[in-house]
Amino acid sequence: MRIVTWNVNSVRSREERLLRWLDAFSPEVLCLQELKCEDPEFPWKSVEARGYTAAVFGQKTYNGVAILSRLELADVTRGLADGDPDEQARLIAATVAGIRVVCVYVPNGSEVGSAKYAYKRAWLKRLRTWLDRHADPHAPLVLCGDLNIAPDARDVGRPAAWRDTVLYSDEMTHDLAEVSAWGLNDAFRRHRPEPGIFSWWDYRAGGFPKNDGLRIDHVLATAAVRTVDAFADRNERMGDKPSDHVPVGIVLATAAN
DNA sequence: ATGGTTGCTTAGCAA
Repeated sequence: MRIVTWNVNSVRSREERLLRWLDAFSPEVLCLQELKCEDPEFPWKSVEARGYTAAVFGQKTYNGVAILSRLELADVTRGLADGDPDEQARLIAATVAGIRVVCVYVPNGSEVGSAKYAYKRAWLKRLRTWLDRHADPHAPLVLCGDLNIAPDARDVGRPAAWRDTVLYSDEMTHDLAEVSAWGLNDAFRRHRPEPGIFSWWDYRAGGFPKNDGLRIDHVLATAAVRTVDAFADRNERMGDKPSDHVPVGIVLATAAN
């Protein structure tokens, strides 16, 4: 069984590539971020035609997350639901084959010191609180998505150039560690310890041709989740109209279907 | 190189 995360950067402009990717890989679970549309505009029919059920938390213009699965989705919850009036659609959770799957789109943060950066840091704290309140670290849980943080130098093609940005800094590594301390391991790193595996390359300034990439999309899991492999599909960054992110996933010891 | 590109929405914002 495979659980994959992919920031598609608009599910409508990426529909063709999304469907092609589903046809080629057909993972049991695919978590999407940056849908950039409301629920009615989600490509329900074409996804369902490929045997997937979708749980969608859409939003106009920005954000929007979804969980697609070939297996049954149960107990779907949307948002941090912590009483904060903030309504950004950045978290959706569902239970698949006994595993709680949490799909998140962590705020980018814009610039260090900006209001958006403060929002990012606060959102990560709220995520930890959500885990404390709504999930069990001793049960099988996978938290994946665009975390917008590269935890260490192995995750950055040009560490000196990215050091102390909103994506790569001691502060961000610390904030992510505070979330993980709830009971999450970097399931991807367990199988792929080598440096230079990236999940995102900026559209600007030839990021991909220069391989100026970062690993900011992650699959984290509790100890109860048994994994046997992990991958990042770098090929998905090539060709016509790619997202700036590629799919990143884990393979579970649990058999599929 | 404080640039560069893409998407949503239509000139400016977010990434």
